[in-house]
Amino acid sequence: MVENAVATSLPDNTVVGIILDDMSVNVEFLKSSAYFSGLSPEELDAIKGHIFEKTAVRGEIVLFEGEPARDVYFVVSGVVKIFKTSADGKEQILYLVRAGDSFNDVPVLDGGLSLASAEALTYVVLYGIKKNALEANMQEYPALAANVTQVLSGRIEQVISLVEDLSFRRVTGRVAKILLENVDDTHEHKHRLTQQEMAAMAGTAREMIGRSLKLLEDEGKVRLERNRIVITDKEALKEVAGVGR
Amino acid sequence: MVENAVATSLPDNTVVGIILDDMSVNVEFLKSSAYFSGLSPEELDAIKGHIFEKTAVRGEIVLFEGEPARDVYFVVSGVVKIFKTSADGKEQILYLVRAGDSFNDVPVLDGGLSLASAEALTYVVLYGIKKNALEANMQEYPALAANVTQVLSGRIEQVISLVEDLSFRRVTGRVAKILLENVDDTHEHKHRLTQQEMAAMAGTAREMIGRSLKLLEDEGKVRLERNRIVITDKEALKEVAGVGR
DNA sequence: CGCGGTCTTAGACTATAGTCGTATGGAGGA
DNA sequence: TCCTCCATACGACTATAGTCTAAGACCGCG
Repeated sequence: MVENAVATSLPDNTVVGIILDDMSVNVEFLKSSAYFSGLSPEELDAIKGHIFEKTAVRGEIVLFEGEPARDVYFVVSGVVKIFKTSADGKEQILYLVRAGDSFNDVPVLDGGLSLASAEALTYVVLYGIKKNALEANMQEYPALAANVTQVLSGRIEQVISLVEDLSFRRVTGRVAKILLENVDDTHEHKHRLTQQEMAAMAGTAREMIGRSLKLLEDEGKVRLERNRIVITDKEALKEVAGVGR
Repeated sequence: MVENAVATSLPDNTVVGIILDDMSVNVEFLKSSAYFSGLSPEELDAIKGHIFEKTAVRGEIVLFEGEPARDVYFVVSGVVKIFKTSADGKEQILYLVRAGDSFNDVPVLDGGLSLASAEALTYVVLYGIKKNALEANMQEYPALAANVTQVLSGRIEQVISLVEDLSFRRVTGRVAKILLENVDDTHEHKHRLTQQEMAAMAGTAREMIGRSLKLLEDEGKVRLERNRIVITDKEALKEVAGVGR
């Protein structure tokens, strides 16, 4: 997929990635994403010409909070964390973005600065589309505009859910919820989170995560193995996540 | 404005309000709202036919969390609080909605249940538009769809800001921020908030608000009068709100 | 004018979360 | 292989927030 890509610089002279040959953009991926699902082949064709690819390794910052927002990104593979940083250095993860999801769309759409930073938690492959191209396509294709409305609505629900967590649940409850959402039934993490990362998701200190995990283990709800966490009593964990203790 | 209104029941046989004569819908109000600004007279004319009016007195619940979302509302005058309630009865206000703002749009647009409840904090006049009518208009008028995108983006920023408050700021900082946003320079509240309401906004207990206000008063940043709060040192208050203590 | 409800103030106590210091183990680079 | 760096673990202490109790002020209503 990368072999027939052509490196190039974009109109504004910033090299942000690689403009792909039409053939190398994965149209199946586009169709499966919330932004482009339900679009006609012609529409997809037009859009695909504006997509560029970008990759990042673990730890690489893809976007800085406060920068002008230039492109919307779609995660093709890997995991990206979207987070805010406080004046005194505390980090709050707003959401983890996985294959099919987009980020940086809000500030691009309303013409402002990026609201949060984005960092790759794994090696990631991204598709990007520039602000102008997206806006033009949205005007051209009402179906795209309708999809965007859906995506934004979903995002609001997601953030409101975070507000609920922070306001209603205690740390142990938040940790339980994080485990339920990030540890696979196959006893595999979707992506192994460090306690540091979980702390940033739960809006608490790293030590609290350790204590909460210990507590959940003592209560027989999870088992802490060398390098992963196994959920042993999902129902009990759900209860902890539900109420908040 | 009300004299020439006609009481009627809507297609689904639920009386949700009053369908207004064309003449009685305040077009100037529509033009000034984020949803309908920049629309052509013809577009406004078409939309205006779908607007109905509804009023509520202080304390009246306009929407219940969990109900199917049927209409989007616009506040013409007064203040509405949008809030979530936890299992154990704690209340978290997501935002206060004032003249020109809308609410319940997210669940209407994505076809789900209302995410939060809405209660009138004062006597309020609302304009409403039914889900079907809004959707039809959005398909018909791209300018409306574009406006909706803007509104949703703004809402996300608002909720993210709440997440920041909950995660980064301590109660006193949140209280300072609430005061800055809700006490007018003319030394008048936009709407006098009770400590209970402030507590629900800050995600804390009522007593904490009292203590925080006392602390701010002792530090000479505000003055607590019989029935209102006066900001005496705005800069100092901003500092408290900014950092978080 | 008196009554009941709501809002407010205050103090003491408890629970929860955050911070600090230190120690251990593992993974990856020199 | 050795040596860091990073993640984890754990205990002690502090800070912050939440809870409970009681009582006084204010408001609207009858």
